Amino acid sequence: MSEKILLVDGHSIINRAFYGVTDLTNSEGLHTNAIYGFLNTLFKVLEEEKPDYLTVAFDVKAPTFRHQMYDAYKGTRKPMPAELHEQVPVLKDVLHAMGIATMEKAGLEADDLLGTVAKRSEALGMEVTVLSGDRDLLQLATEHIRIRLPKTKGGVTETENYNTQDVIDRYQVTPLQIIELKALMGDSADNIPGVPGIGEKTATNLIVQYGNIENAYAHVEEIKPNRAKNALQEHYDMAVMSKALATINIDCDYDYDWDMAKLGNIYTQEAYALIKRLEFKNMLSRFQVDAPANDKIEKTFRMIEDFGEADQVLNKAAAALRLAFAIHREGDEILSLSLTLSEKETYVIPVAGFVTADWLLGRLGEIFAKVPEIATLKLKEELKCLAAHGVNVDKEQQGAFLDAEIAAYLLNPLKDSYAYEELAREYAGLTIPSYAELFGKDKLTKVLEEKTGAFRIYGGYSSYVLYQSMPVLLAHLQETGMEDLYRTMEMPLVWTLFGMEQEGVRVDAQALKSYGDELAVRIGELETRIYKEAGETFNINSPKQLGVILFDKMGLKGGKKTKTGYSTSAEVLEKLAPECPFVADILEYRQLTKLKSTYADGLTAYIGPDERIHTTFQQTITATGRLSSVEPNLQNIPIRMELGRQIRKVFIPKDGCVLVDADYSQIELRVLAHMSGDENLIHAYREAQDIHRLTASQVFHIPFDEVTDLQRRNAKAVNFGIVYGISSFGLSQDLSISRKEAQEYIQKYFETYPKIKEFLDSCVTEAKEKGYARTMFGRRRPMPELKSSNFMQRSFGERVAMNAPIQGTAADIIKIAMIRVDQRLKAEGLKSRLLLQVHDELLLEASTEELDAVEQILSEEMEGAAELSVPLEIDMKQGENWYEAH
DNA sequence: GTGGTCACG
DNA sequence: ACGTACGTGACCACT
Repeated sequence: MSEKILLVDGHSIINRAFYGVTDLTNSEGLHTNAIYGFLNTLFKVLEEEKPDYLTVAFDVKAPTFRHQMYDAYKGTRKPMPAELHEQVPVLKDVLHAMGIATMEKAGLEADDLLGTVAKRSEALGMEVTVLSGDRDLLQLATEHIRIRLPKTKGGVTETENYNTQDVIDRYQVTPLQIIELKALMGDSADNIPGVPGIGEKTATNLIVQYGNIENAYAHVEEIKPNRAKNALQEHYDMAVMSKALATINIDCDYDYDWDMAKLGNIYTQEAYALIKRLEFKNMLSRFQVDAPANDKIEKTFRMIEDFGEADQVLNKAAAALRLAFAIHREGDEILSLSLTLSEKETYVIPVAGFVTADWLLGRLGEIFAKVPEIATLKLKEELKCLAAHGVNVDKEQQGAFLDAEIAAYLLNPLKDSYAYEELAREYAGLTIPSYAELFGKDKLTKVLEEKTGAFRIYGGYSSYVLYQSMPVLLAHLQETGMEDLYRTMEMPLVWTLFGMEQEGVRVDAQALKSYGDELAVRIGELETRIYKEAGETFNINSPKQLGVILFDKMGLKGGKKTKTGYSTSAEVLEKLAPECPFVADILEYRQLTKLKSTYADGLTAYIGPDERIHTTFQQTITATGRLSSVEPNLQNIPIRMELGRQIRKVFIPKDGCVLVDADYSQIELRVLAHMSGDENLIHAYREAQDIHRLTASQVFHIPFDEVTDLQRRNAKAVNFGIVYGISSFGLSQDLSISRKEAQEYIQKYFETYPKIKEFLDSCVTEAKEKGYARTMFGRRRPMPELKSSNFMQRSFGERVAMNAPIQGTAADIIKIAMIRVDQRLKAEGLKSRLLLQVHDELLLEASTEELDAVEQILSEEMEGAAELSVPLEIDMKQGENWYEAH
């Protein structure tokens, strides 16, 4: 049987994939959709064809001869979007990693290379397949050259396949006559102008009848539809030029080497690593893992099998200069502990017959006091686990701990996972098996019992990777100027947050229940009214069903807004409510069910036996450096509406205590005043109490006392807008004014505070130049968006570049305050404790007799957290519940 | 799992 | 002409 060669039109397939696959990005911010689509198509065709040779052809950037002809005629070609452009070199890397040959040559188009190699291969007696998205290539089809054109059909990629006869069946013309057809019809995708006024039908008729353009022109007088006749007469030169453009050069000057194209095993380790980095999880299954390098490492992992051995290892650990550990658990059950003491010493100690969890963790706790550097992942979680087994770490020892997750977060806060597989790849140069690859969906408990070997590898890596990557992480932090941020802000904060989470906040379950019951009554009434008014029962919570009732059945005009149908957002409904009590009922229903499900019922589920709710603060989530709060989220407890605000009455202090709440006054604007160095705004903050009124007075040139409420409100909105990275559209939406007016406000604002404009501009410039935005304390926020060719994405990037330094610096400041408040409370031997942080606000539980001391600490440490050119001020209150205290 | 909606700073 | 304010998390419906 003759040999098979597959030739791929790289340029056209990746283009097609780019526009056909929904936008994907990996956690590094690299766009990956085109690569994904390309590889999927390639894999599918490879499986069907099983070729002996494979080459992918690309265009080079330099303009080719054929396109120069066209460019001369009609300006330049439109460039590739940046999101696609950045994917091409990565795709080539992947192909090369798979041992797949690529070809490209300056001055030659991919088409020409494909045509040339296809014809030469055919001459050698091979069966040739050309994979392309471009119908222009149909001209190459013969008995032995098959053109495959992929098309998406209901989400599945199919291909249309063409040999000579298939072309004739489909187009009524021979493959070579496809050139004539294209030259007449034109092809905008391929930049072939064609003859204006001639489409597919006319072109086909002409070529079927006359065979080619020249012959048709020779008989131009007899051409039937006058339109076609005139078009051809008038634009004959265009047709000839188009023909030259459409003709693929099948005799290029190119040295093609079939040996280089010979296809071997494409599922290589290198390709695996790349695919993993691209995060094409479902493609990984094609690759057989197990790098030889990993074997060597894994052989050093030792599963401990008896008490004596365990004891010995723990003694040795106590003498280490640095170590890494990981506790493996499922729910509350401790399964094992792994320890890495040196590159060659990794031990997995299972909680089996010979040791108990308490003993094991107790011994671990003793080791902490002796080792100067201890690497962990998710330190706060490990501390909770240790604490649950009675192990607490002394204050003096806290400085020894390093958390690899937090280090990796500082280096790139945009990732959504800092799991040890990621750290291994990124910072230890290792590709290691993921949990799913080792165990599938099995529970860890089951694995420990049934697949000890696999568990040893999993467990071993969990500390080995930390041991190996921690020095690399620290080096990167130093290089990027963030080591100080890491060691003096983020790591100490771990301990403060740990304390806050352990403390929890007391909630009056009884009061929360009655609150929920009252809501339920009112919700029931509204439900009845709504069904009655609608004339039917339906799910009010379903935006889809509600949209049908409101806009179809009742004929209200709201207009479409979302992809899936009508928008029923509060914004839309509020416009209709004054006219229509029914809509007002819906809005009230929404509000009440939100309160009941998320807060009344939602929070109840988290009240522990200690009557308290223990949230988890996440330190590695936000792009800007803020914290987030989950399970439950205690950073979004209602306050703006009175009814919702009432919920705060259920947050109460324990007996003998009060709640103290302190929040920064306009911290972000103050940060902006400082960072921009705008004398006018700095002066304003040093003098004035009411910054919005003052802004209004200065921007609108009105005496301070004559500023109207409306003017103050507008000024306030502008101040907010500035912090968000202002746009006239955003401001106009917020104030319900025209864009033009909004633009005027902004302009006047910048005239009044010129340094602010300079500062914001410099934020964008710096971010563009360096690729990241930076806070006062050196925290970075990478900005891949700024490279986008898409206007919307780039504008977004510019706003983010302005916002991130401000929001991030404010986040840094309150983190410093938290650490200092926490440390002072403890240093001064007070019982009072920090409970919650809500971005610019701290909530404490203060022992009644310590109240004065606590308030003093809060003022000093919050206001003194950073030395700015404007004062940092706080508002502070105490109360019997959170409602009173805030 | 995704999108719509809405709670907060 | 493009179509947006910045940063989060929870709940619900629906695929």
